[in-house]
Amino acid sequence: MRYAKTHKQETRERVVKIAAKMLREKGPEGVGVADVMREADLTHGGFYAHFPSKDAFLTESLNEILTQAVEKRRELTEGLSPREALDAYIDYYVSARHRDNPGNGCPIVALNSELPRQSKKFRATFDDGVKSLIDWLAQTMTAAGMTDSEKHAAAMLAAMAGAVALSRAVSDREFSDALLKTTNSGIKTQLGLTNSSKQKVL
Amino acid sequence: MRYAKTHKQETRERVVKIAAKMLREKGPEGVGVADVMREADLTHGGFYAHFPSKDAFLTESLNEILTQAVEKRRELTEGLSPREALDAYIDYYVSARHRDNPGNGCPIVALNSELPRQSKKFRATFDDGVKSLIDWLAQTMTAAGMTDSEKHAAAMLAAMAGAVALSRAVSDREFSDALLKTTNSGIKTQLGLTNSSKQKVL
DNA sequence: TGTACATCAGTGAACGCGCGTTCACTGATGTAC
DNA sequence: TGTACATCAGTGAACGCGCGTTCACTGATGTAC
Repeated sequence: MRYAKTHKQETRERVVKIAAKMLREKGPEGVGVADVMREADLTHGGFYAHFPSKDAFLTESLNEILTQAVEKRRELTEGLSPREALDAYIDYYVSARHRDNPGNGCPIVALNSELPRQSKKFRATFDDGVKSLIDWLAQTMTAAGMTDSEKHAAAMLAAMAGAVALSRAVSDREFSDALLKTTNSGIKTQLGLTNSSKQKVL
Repeated sequence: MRYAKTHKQETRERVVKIAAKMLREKGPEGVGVADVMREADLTHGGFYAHFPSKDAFLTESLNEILTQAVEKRRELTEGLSPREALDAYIDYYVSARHRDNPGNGCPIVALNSELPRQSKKFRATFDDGVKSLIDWLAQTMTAAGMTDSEKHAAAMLAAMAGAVALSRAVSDREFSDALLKTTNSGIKTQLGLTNSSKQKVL
């Protein structure tokens, strides 16, 4: 079976996209080489024709996640004013939907506690993603007329990620819902968004 | 070698204490039966004379962590006024010291993203711990004259845990330090603690 | 008082299993002549 | 135009390893007689 010139590259991208989802659902140790390949209708033997090692593969998958996240952010806030953009992003992030779909969500929430044990390259990629998101938040906050945006953006992101992570961690659904709701409105209050945009919390 | 009547129980407790630390340092999958036993100067074969399975053992270790955490909280805030107690707890929790000592720290921070994949019993125990801590926070906040304490306590804990987790996750030390500092003072400002107690942030 | 036996915490070899990784091979198709 | 060969994405068996778990055994000591 001879393939088109783009075939191998397409397979590679397909496999990486599968892993990008699995990585957030099952964590780095939960992503099995054979699992990923099976999901792509391939056998595990072919894996090493595409990637030098599982670790390099995971790093590439994280990169894919970051690319998707930037794109998502752009879609969400396109054409909105800075205040509206922040409001929309908070609603997207601190929500039951985000909690219930880790495979398509933020890697900070999904990988939080496992990061200290990952490889240097993986962690460096993670750092890039975190900084990129904080930069965007800070710039948007500054554009919305807020002060000390850089500092506050980092703490705000940590608070949002912590809330979604905890909402996933606990089994009590009612508590989980309440936590998201309180955090959503709490963050907006801190940013002074509550009176200027329609409230559609959760 | 015949042992004292308390010997087996002592061994068991020693093993559980070792696991309580290891669980927070390496995560549930990172705790190996052989590792824990070796650390206790025993061979892995004896493990099942004490525990029915690794999973039951992990749950018991988490219980030990929670017991230690309650004790720590008591020590930290003994004899303090509600406002002072909150201030002291925030300083303890959102700190470089907590970040750098996961083995003795809060399990929410250490296990955050891995919890959705744990057993039902393990998660139930985790829930108990989270609720116990939030109850204490809420009660202390109410005693300090704050309103809506229950709701705010949960969001506040999530924000603190999220900040410490993210401070561990990133490789950039400077960023990590700044995040802790901002979160520490941010939380205190939200609680209205900043003007009433000496500031010794980090 | 001395000897045979019961007890039982801990030992260490072995098991089945899943994992990441390797590698000789396959087989459909484009290319050379 | 037809045939032999090169290409190469993907196959599938095999590997070494670490893991949780099992189990027959050890050996020091308390107890029974």
